[in-house]
Parts: sequence; structure tokens; C-alpha cells
Amino acid sequence: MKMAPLLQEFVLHFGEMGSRWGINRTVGQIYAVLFLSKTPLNAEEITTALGISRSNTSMGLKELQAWNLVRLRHLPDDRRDYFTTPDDLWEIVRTLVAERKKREIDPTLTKLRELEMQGAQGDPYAEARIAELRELIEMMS
Amino acid sequence: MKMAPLLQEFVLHFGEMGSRWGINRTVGQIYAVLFLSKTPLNAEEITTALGISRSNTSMGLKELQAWNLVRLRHLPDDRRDYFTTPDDLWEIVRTLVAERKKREIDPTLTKLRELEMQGAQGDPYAEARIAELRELIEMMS
DNA sequence: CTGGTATTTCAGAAATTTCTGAAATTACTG
DNA sequence: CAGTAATTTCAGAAATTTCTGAAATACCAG
Repeated sequence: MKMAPLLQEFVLHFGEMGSRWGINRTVGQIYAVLFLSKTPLNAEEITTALGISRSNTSMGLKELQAWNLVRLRHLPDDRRDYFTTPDDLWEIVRTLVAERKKREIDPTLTKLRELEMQGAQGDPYAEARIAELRELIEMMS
Repeated sequence: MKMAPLLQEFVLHFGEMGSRWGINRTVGQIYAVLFLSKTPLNAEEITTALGISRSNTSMGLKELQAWNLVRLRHLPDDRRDYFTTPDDLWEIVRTLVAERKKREIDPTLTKLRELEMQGAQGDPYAEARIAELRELIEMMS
């Protein structure tokens, strides 16, 4: 797993961006490596490509799986786990949107409904704002 | 600035969610307090409402201003700065989308174009993936 | 100017998150 | 089974981010 310097740069950039999203640097880098690789990679290959610890790779892959962003594969006569990203970029985008909604929107919607139920006594303005926000979010979903 | 317990809960929830976005807990809480308040608030009021340090409030407000998420106001015969969130929720959403794009998408697009220029010699697959990704992102913008 | 109030800056402290190496677990193979 | 390879877990270390108090700055009013 030696990488052309320009691809390295791509990977590092994805790491940086990762931190601006919910995921951390390493997870972003792992994703980038998989994204650029024509063939599925196993954990060991990712580990050496990124120069991180094996356990860190393991955790990162677990996280990416929780996000549904990588696929687990198996090769014949090899019992290691291999990982890929979907070929179809649209599928990736759809997954990303769905997962972000799940993490960033849904819990808030639940909380807003809960607050409305109980009613924010004593502050009609706040109550109205909460209701308005809940409607907007529901509508966007 | 005493707050009904339920509104407190809303504020705390926004803090939590803040961390899932690029902003931190305190910034999320400051935003929530402003969002629920009918009248503009000054830094001191926010500080006591949240039980944080005055300097932390200052930094948080600066961050929210960088995001264009709060408006600076002045009241007659009072030289303190007062802050509000826009009344129109749609405007808030638009700002949020625009700012996130600026932070999360645009830098990546720049980087991808740059990499394409230089060409990822020796790895046609990676090169193709980068081009495809660039096209997709351009198209979504 | 001088004094008073509001705000910002910033270095270090505190809190949180990420990463690692070692040990534990899983699961296949002979 | 015993042996081996792959993976996961996890406690503490390292790195990063956030928060604070004190000092600096800004700005107005007299």
C-alpha cells in the first residue's frame, strides 16, 4: 500500500474534512483510502497505508460500518475482512444524507415534540418558536 | 435571565446537538437561548443564563457571528451589544445551508480540482474516482 | 485627557476526544 | 481439542479542544 503523493494529499484532506463532520480525522482518512482503491482492502493494508495503529483502524472501520459507509467483503481462501466503498456515488450520497438526518435531525424532532407535549408554561413566545421549529423540521423531513 | 426548566432542557439539547455539528456545546447553547428569547439579549444576560464565563460567551458570540447566525443590535441609551436570531426560520435554514456548504463542500471542491490539474499519475482508477466525485459535487452545488 | 463600562484576547487549566499497545476474544484448521 | 491468525476491547497516554480569569483594548462621556 504505497500511495502516490497526490493521493496521499487527497487522503489527508479527507481527514481534515472529516473533523468538520461528525467523524474524526482517522475515520475520514480510512474512508478516503477505500474510496480511491480499485480493490477491497483489509485492515492491515489500511493500517500501513495510513501509519496508524491496528486497533485504531479497527475502531475506524467499525465506525464507518455504523454509518453504513463501507461494505464488508470476503475473498476466497482468505479469512481476513476486506472493505470497499460503493461504486455508485449517488448511493454514497444517499447514505450520508440518511445517516446525518438520523443523527442530527431526528433526535431534535423527538425532543421538540416532547417539549411541546409538556408545554413551556409561562413563555408563550418560546412555546411558539418551538412549535414553529418543529413544524419546519417535520416538513423538511 | 431565569429560565423555565423545560426551556433549560431545550437549551441543553441544543448544546448536545451542537457538538454533532461543527460548533461546540456552548455555542449551541448560546444560540438556543437567543432563539427562544423574544427580546435581544446582551452578553451578560447570556452568561448568567448559562452559567459560563463572560469570556466564553464572547468567543461563542463571535463564532455565531462568523456563521451569520446571529444579529447584532443596539438599544437606545445603552451601549452594550445585544443579539438576536432572525424571526424567519427559513432565513435561518438558508444561512445554515450556505455556511455549511462554504465550510464542508467548497474546500473539497477546490482540492479536487487542484488534484485533477496535476493528474494522479499511475492510478487511473483513483483519477477517475476523483473526477467523478468532483462532477457530482459541482452538480449538487 | 480621565474615569468608567463593555468587550476581546490570550496563556494556561480543565475537559474531552482520539490513539495505542497489550490482552482478550473469535473463529477457523489440522 | 491445540494452534494460529484475525479482530476487538479497553485502560491509560497523547493530542486536541474548550473554558477561564486576568490583562489588554476599545470607546464613550465629561
